[in-house]
Amino acid sequence: MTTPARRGRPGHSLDSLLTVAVAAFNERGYEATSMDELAARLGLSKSALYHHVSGKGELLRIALDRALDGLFAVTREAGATAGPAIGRLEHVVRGSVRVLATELPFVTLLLRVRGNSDVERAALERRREFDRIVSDLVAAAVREGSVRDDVDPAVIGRLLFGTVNSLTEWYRPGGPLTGDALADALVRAAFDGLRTPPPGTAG
Amino acid sequence: MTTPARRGRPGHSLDSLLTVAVAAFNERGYEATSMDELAARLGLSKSALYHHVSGKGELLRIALDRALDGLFAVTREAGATAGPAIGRLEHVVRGSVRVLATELPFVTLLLRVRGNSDVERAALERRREFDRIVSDLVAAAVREGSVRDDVDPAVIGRLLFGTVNSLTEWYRPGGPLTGDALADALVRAAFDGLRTPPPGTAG
DNA sequence: CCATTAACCGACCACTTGGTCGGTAAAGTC
DNA sequence: GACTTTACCGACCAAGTGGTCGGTTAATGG
Repeated sequence: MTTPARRGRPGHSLDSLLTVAVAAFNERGYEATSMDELAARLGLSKSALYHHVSGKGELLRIALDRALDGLFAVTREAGATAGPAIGRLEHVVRGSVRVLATELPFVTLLLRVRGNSDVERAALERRREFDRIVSDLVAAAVREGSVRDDVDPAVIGRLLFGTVNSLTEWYRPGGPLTGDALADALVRAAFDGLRTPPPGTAG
Repeated sequence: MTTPARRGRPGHSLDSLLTVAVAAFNERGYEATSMDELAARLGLSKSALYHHVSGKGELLRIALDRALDGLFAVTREAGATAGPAIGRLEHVVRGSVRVLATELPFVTLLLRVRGNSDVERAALERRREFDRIVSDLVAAAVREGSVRDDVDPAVIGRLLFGTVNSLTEWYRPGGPLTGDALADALVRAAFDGLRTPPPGTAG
């Protein structure tokens, strides 16, 4: 599984470009990050950067697709398509936290997109599709009687994934909190509430 | 209570400038919004804009302070300083939702700040101070036994206010959901969980 | 050694950016 | 009607923007 001996002069891979670019986008904001600065961070000239990539927009597009592909993959896993709706919902929540923790910079970037360009609007459209899947899952869980019906299901879905998405604001892998522990804490707090559970309640 | 007859030629008030500027910042992003575009939206020349305001940064500073002042005011209200910690926490959550609904554009802008300038860094510092107050409140509620102790209090606080802050992503006043109803739904979901409550549980 | 492939660079370009400056237009005060 | 105060404008500027172009350098394959 060593590098398969590419032709030509060796240099940066698309992946190493992406890592640096997405980090810069998240630190300074996409619009506020210039191609000159990206080049400087990579230790190469701006024109060399354009050899790898057609423009700033393409960097953004690839990064956003990476986050979105990860999230949609979760919705196609077995745990998300079979069994009671509440279980499928929990699976999607845990899976989303896992993707968020694994691909943190990419998901962070995705959640900051505002629709300023075609690339951003396409990403927003895919996000809305994901939200629709979640919303349907919550509605099914309400119908099956496992999720409270005194709050609008659409609102429940938004609060739940608002909580998940807000993790990008503070969670940093490598600290004491692993992705799994984070998912546990979130699922417990969101599904069972942050009040002290009454005695005799199973975990 | 009519306008108190100002001297000189009448024109835009600072408040009308702010409203338009913050709306533009939220739509396109602060960095991506040019002074030329602000001037166009206001029906003014760019140089006239500079008559009212010392620069783009000042517009941002005033807007961010407005959001922060509202949030800190909540933490000084009676309900946030007296009584059991769980009640004070709920008061701060409800108050934050109220401020968020009332000053939505300003709070939205605040939550997107990344620290790219002195103005932004100062706002971030005040936000951290607010987070500290919340974190202390959660810790007190855990000590008093009213909030679950099987999840790190700091994490609880972040999840809780992550949920509150995520409201800026979708809540729009003027729709069917009032600010109070929103606060009710959020408090219920966050404190008691989104699972169907067991029978015989008081609301 | 030589062709091919890929990575890279410096100089350049049209355009936009935040911000300045000297002057004008409209209101209130006396 | 003179004076002051405030609002406003067009023209301008240095610096930075995303992107282009023609050429060079370093690796592999034969």
